[in-house]
Amino acid sequence: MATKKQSSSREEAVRKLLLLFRQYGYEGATLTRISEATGLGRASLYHHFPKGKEEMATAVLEYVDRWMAENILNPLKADGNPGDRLQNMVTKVNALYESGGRPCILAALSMGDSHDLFYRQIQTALQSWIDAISQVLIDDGIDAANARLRAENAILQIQGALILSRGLNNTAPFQRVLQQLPDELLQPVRAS
Amino acid sequence: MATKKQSSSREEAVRKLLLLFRQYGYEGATLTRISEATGLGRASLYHHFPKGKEEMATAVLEYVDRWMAENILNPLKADGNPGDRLQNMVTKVNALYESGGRPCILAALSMGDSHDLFYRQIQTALQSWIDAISQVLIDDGIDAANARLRAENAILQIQGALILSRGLNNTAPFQRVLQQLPDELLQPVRAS
DNA sequence: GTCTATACACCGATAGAC
DNA sequence: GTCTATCGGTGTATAGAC
Repeated sequence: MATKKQSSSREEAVRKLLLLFRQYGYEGATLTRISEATGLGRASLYHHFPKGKEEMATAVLEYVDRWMAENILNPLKADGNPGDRLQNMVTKVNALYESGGRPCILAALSMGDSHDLFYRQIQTALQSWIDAISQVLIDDGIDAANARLRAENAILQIQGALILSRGLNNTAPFQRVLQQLPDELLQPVRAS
Repeated sequence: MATKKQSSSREEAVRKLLLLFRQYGYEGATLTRISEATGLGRASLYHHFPKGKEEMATAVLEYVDRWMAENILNPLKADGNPGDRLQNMVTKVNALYESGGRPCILAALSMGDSHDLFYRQIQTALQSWIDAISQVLIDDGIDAANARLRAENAILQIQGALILSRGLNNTAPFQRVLQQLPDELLQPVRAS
């Protein structure tokens, strides 16, 4: 094989880095916290991520990208009726955000200075997600323009529900949004 | 009068602090940046805000609280038909977030360690806003339970639209959400 | 691959002159 | 009320032994 198996401690570290970055943001996830959370000393961290914190965050975004593709985007593109595909997405989204109790990494890294560093990856991830949902709606017979608007609404409601649930210290809004999402996305286009 | 007129430089500083905190978050708004943005030296900042950064952020939240009450909450509670009142809110919200180009201070301070510091004020502000919208809908004949759910949806869509617009680097989603908001809030309750 | 030690910049905050 | 100077602490990152 061209690439040998990566040491598992890096994958493991990336998963813990994801938790830190989305909870504390880029600047708030200090090396001290990272070291404590991963159990790796500073030297070990720089061994796995020679370019330092920026490389850690990049690795997290790549990991999330793979996770999203495997668990959300590909299932969304798979066969099956649109309702089931959307319901599957809802289940995965619920797991990703731990029922509304954890922030979104994309939103977290959109803040402050990290916005400039990761803005491209964030934009691409959001766009891919919108496109995937949009295609499901098109498959259900909704015209492309409306499909895209509804897909944007879905992402936007998920993100907003995370903010509101965090602000109110109550995950009910997030749960409710997820529960309503499939029906709302697939409801007949009303005449204007 | 019991209280003399506050020096205007503090008010002025608070307005600039609002911009900094919502752009960079609490930890990202460093004293160096604050000093540059306000034109005040460190000593002057600590003269106006003896308890330092935390007091600066508290002052910002109090300022936002007053601004919200005057520009959004009170008009929402005023006389007039519900549609007009909501339309007025939309206009003010559009100004507050500069057409979708600026983050929400409540969302910004909900991240990282500042969440613990300001969580109460954030929760109260969100709750007041939800209650005010909810009351407008009740005045329009919508039952209390549905009114509250719709009010939460409104806030959540605004917050999510800000996130999405920032992530996509395109304020169209925010504009669209605001434009649709009054009609969506006031539409007849559909039979289940 | 992990350790200890450390370099250097910046953080929030304070002291004292004016 | 603003200035300069500085404190102790912590930030990211690196060097070199093992």
